[in-house]
Amino acid sequence: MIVSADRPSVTPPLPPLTAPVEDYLKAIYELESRQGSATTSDVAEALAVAPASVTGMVRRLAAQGYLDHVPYRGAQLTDAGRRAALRTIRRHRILESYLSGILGYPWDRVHDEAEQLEHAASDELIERMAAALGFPTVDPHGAPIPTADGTVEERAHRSLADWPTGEPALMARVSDKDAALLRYLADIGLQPGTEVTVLHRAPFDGPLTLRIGTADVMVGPRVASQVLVAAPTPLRPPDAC
Amino acid sequence: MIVSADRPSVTPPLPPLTAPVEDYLKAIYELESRQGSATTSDVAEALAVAPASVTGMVRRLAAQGYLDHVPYRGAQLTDAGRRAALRTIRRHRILESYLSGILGYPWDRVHDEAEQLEHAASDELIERMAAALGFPTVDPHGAPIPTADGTVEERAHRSLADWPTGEPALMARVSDKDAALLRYLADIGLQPGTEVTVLHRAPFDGPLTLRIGTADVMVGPRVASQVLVAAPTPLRPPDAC
DNA sequence: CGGCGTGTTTAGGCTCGCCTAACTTAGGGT
DNA sequence: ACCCTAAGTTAGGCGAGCCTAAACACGCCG
Repeated sequence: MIVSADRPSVTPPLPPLTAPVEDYLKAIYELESRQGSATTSDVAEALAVAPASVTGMVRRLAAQGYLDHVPYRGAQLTDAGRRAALRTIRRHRILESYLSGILGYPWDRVHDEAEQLEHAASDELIERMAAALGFPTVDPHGAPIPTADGTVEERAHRSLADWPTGEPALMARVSDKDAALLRYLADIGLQPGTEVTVLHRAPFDGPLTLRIGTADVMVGPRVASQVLVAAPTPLRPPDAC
Repeated sequence: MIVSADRPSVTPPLPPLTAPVEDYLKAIYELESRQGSATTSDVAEALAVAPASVTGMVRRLAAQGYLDHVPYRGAQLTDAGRRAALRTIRRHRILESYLSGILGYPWDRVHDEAEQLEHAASDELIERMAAALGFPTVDPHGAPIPTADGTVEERAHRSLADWPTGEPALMARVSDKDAALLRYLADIGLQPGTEVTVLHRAPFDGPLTLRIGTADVMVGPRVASQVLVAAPTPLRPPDAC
């Protein structure tokens, strides 16, 4: 009798995402926004997984509507995929902010912890943490925190390596993934919000001399290229009020 | 040549426990300490899993030295198993305390959240939370928090259902698993540390009249049997100092 | 002492994520 | 225009955890 009372094509209850799936979507999102597209091997490298595994997962995610996949031609997140990715990124960054701001974690150790917790924490927990922090808009590394409804304001920062000599800048952002670099930056007193000036640039891609506060320090070009900066006190454009 | 350079019998690197394994050990520990032993079907029910699955997992855990298993006769935790279980229980109870004490969770919702987080949180996170709480010894439901080196002080409390009429008692503990009961207890103002007196006990297993603070409330015998109490102000025995 | 029911275990199978090895495809170089 | 390589995909397999169905052991009761 009852033949097709409810067929599965109208999005069945939609199971909660597993941790690996969240990781794939997050990685693909980040690769897409960093380099426009995400290749199978990029994703494989980012997740420390064999390329064949990525192919398999991408097929699944495409079947579930999280991305569009043309074999041999790459994949692109759909709206649903992007929303899912941003949700995970929001959780990650709020967790990082909480660990650093409330629990006193050093900023080089928040990433790994958040990576685990982002898959386990409930929405309620995340929102309580956000509230305890006063709803921050950037995480401890300067990365913007997506809103709960899935939007991010990505600012286009310039690398300290390109910033003109002599002009003061505000340290704005650095990747959260390289713990050793973060320890080094903490050591020389460079964190988001710190004012920094390039005093001198040695030729042939040599070290830069920076003024941070009252101290002068020399850093290699690899470090400088990782540090993103902005113009100081970007005074609010006088529009509202 | 190199024949048995390192054989696997001397505890190989010992992989970190998976979430299901932690759940099994915790459940077995709790059943053992509540009723002396844990049967296959008890565990199956506690974990909402088929009995056959328990048999399989128990075999694995026995092979890894976490418990001794005599087929058809039941299983018993080894020292290693007990230590692992207590580690998970410690994490669970610290998480519950933190969620309730610092993040303002109502006590009926901390259990589920802690259940997820206990498998994801690092030791460092747990210890930072414990420190933020001032190293509590009991969780919000009155359950003792095992120490990091794997010992618990289980106090033998009496049920409020058995407590003599007219003698004041201190509410000491209640299970964290029944959210509806917890909401009800919060509602009538009964939480660990609250003073409570049984004013009257209706015959034939009828409701009890309690005095809590200045209010009198009637509770069913099922509720009373779940609430564990202790003698008030158990003044420290005058030994040290 | 034998049968029987409850509870446990075995047998066989499934999904999810991952792997390696073998293949196909796209697209640049000659 | 063709070939060759690098990248991507398919094929086949594995372990962890779970399931159902069928076989089996224990111990109680007649």
